[in-house]
Amino acid sequence: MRWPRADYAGSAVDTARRLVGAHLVHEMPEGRTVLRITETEAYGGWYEGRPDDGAHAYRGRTARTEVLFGEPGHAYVYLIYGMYCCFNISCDGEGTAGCVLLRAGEPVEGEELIRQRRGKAKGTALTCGPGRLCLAMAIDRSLYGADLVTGPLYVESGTPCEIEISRRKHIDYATYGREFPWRFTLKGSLWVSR
DNA sequence: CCAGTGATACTCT
DNA sequence: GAGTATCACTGGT
Repeated sequence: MRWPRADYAGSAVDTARRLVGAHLVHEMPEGRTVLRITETEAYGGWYEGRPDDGAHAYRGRTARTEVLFGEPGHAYVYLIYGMYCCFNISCDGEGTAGCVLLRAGEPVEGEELIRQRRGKAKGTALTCGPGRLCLAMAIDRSLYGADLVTGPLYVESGTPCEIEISRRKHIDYATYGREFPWRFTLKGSLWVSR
């Protein structure tokens, strides 16, 4: 079942936890691809009285982060290092800039199409890593702001699973945020980023 | 290990 | 408006 708006209305941490084990679906003319989400990170808000200075919205509303301040359940896609995209889902209430970064997944459907999109990629490099996940699922900046409740890109409920908690990756620049235990992975899965 | 790549958000004028 | 440091990454040595 496709997630309704209400499923994105909770905090970033809560939504990030619940997204692990759920399915990410993209329906396109060339075919349907589905990943089981294995790794997420929460961004925005506070942890133990400290603000998340690792979040893009930390310094307030800008053209890029605009979608994060709106209705939950929309795609926040941005270009990183001039070449790759990162895909986030906005959550929490309007005016609160919470989001969840999808970092990895395991192919469930459309693996042939995914392999076609990923060229020479071997093993878990097929879909693990935020940039790779976007390449595998054909997610680019044209999907910025897309509504996951009504559009061709959306989340479906998966099967219940156990979750492991760790620190977020590659945000050493954040004074407070680097410490937050806001990365969630599917317990025992090999389909996670490095 | 490290180069590639360009939008973004700053800082000055 | 112009200049520039930085980046929630990846693929090939």
